[in-house]
Amino acid sequence: MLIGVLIELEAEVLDKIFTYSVPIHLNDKVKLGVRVHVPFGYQKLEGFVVKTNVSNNSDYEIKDIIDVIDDIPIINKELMSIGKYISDTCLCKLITAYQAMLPSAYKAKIKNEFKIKTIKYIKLNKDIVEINQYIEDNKRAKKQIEILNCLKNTEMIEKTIFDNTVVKKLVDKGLITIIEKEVDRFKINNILEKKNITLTDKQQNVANEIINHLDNNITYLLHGVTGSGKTEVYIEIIKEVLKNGKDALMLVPEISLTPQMVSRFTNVFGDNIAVLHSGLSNVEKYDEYRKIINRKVNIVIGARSAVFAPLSKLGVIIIDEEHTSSYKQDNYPRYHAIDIAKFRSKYNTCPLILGSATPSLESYARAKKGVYKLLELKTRVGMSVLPKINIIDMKEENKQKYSIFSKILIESIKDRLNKKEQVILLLNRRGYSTFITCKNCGYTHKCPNCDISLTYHKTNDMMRCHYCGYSANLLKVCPECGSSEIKDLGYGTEKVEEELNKLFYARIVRMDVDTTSKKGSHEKIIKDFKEEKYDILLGTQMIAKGLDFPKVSLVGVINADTSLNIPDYRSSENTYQLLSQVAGRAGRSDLKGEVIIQTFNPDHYSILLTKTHDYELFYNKEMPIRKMLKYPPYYYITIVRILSKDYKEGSIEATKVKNYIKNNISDSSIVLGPTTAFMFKLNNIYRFQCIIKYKKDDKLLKTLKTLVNHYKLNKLIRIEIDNNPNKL
DNA sequence: CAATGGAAAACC
DNA sequence: GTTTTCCATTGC
Repeated sequence: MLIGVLIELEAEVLDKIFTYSVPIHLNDKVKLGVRVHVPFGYQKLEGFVVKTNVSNNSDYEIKDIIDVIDDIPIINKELMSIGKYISDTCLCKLITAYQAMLPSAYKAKIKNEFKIKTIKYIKLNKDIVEINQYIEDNKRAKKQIEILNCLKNTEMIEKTIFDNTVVKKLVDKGLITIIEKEVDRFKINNILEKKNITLTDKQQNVANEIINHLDNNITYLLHGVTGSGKTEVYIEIIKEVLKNGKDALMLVPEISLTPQMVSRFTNVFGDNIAVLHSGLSNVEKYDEYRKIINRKVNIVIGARSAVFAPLSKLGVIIIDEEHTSSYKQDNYPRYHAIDIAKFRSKYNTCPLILGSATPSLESYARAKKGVYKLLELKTRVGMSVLPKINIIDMKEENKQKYSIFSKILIESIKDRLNKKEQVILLLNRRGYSTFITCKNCGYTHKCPNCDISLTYHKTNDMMRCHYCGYSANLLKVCPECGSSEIKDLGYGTEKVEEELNKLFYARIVRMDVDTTSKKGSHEKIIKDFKEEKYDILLGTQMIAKGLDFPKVSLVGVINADTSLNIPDYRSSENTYQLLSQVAGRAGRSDLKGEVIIQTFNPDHYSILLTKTHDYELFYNKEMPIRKMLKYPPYYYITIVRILSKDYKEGSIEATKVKNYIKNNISDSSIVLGPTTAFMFKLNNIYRFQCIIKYKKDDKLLKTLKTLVNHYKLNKLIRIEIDNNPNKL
């Protein structure tokens, strides 16, 4: 038999299917989607079988495959078509798409060292009579008798707790046998008490609406205010899906993939769950993924890449906090999990549920147009009400005396500390100070690779680049003018933590990328805060979503302007979403919640409108602006980036690219640029970009394909396509 | 006219 | 990705 194999190498010229023959003894093992070893030139490579029974119409010599790696296909039929879809829409190589869909253990690569972890147990091999006889006959063998007596009472015992030589002797005599059992490396630790949940009428109505149409590929937008109990609705629907003998896929944003959500699920579904997210090590992911392939579980909870989980009878897909930008992959291939979910929803004819308190404008607009079905939960569950929001004008506040904290925030924190209630503080900026500048000449210390100002981190007394990781010593003298009057401006979580410690006698924990890089540290902080080992949780946006701490009655936003000042059409939306989300952490139980937002733009609608907790008001305010400026949801956006190490070359080619696109797309589409990208120089590569705005353009994809093909072999220029970018 | 080296092509 | 092939340049 001849088969088509997709080879693991990344080179552009290898983006095609190679034909191999299968020796007779491997015939039974070769299936679509398994990995095989093949000779390629002078090397041995791994590849995926993507075609079987290929006909021979070539003039080259066809080689035999060396062997077959997997028993069960790694890429099933559905994943195969998803891969094609990604490669077509994101304009990447097919092999790149497949590799991006799989966990490290199942990628095709030369070094694969993933093994199943087992524990060895011993158990009796003879009946009790014979064992007793042996004990009678060998009274002097005390150690052996001890083991046998232990085993008389139980089924099996872990082998390692006994002396190996004694065990071996018993095995040799045929009295006991060794059994190997597979174990999971990843253990869900349940941090929640088991509670029986009953849905409110409103929740039940929403759930029923979906449950009644489980064999349709409808996309729902579940718009529910924070604390309205969306998770319970999800659980109710999944219960029903499982009853029908189908599987459920649940996506959560990376940051809120806290033990909390998983715990809530395990309380209902036990260990019928596989968990996939970046917090797991590669071997842990391997174990979890194998549970899915081997059909040991029916539910998968995970972050973005879990959207590819090969559940065989998909019955529902849920994407929680659907507006979260992390659902879009920010490196190649730049797929969006929602697009993949839609594809799978169609493929499996099952519903897709997008849930959020603050939907993306795109999703909400689609819901309004009837493309999605809109479902709403407008009130919180139980006794809790939405928190009161105070907006503090820091311009006024700073007229008297400069301080990071407003008077009212300080007083409120003191008040909660006295009442033994908890406080969450948000500052969307890590590090100590934002940048360092020379008072004399205005020089700022920037990253030599990325042209972005370095952030001072006091913990290790270094200046760090948040994009490439470059670090440098803190400047003592200005390299431009020699002045030693160097000032640090702006503040990040580190500095705020320091200030908090000066102001309050409280137990404070900081949560940002710097304190959560170690495995499990993220979970530990959340667990400890929940158990009230701390009074104040200070963090970046990773604390804003999904967390549920009943004792938190005050949420403070230290500087609401950080996300507003980013030059992007979505900055208002992002600000509104972030503020609403973090505000939603307050007063989730019977404690009344209060939110204090400090800002220099107290009149900006994205801040002002959070007060009402009415998303619709924000939507109505923002939409006309988007319409006027021809931004999504009125227009789609695709960015074409032109990357080059050489500034001049990049700039010349960028203009050529722009003209080519302009001449080859529909007249109603708009091409802007070329301009320099948001981060103009990143890792020593200059970045130019053209922005394409379009409503519907049949020529666009083909034009972009030709463009990408044209530069494929160009070593100086790289082209990057980003559909519906997160950032402009 | 061989030796060298770097880019381009082939790899099933 | 690695290896081979190709071709222009250089040295004698």
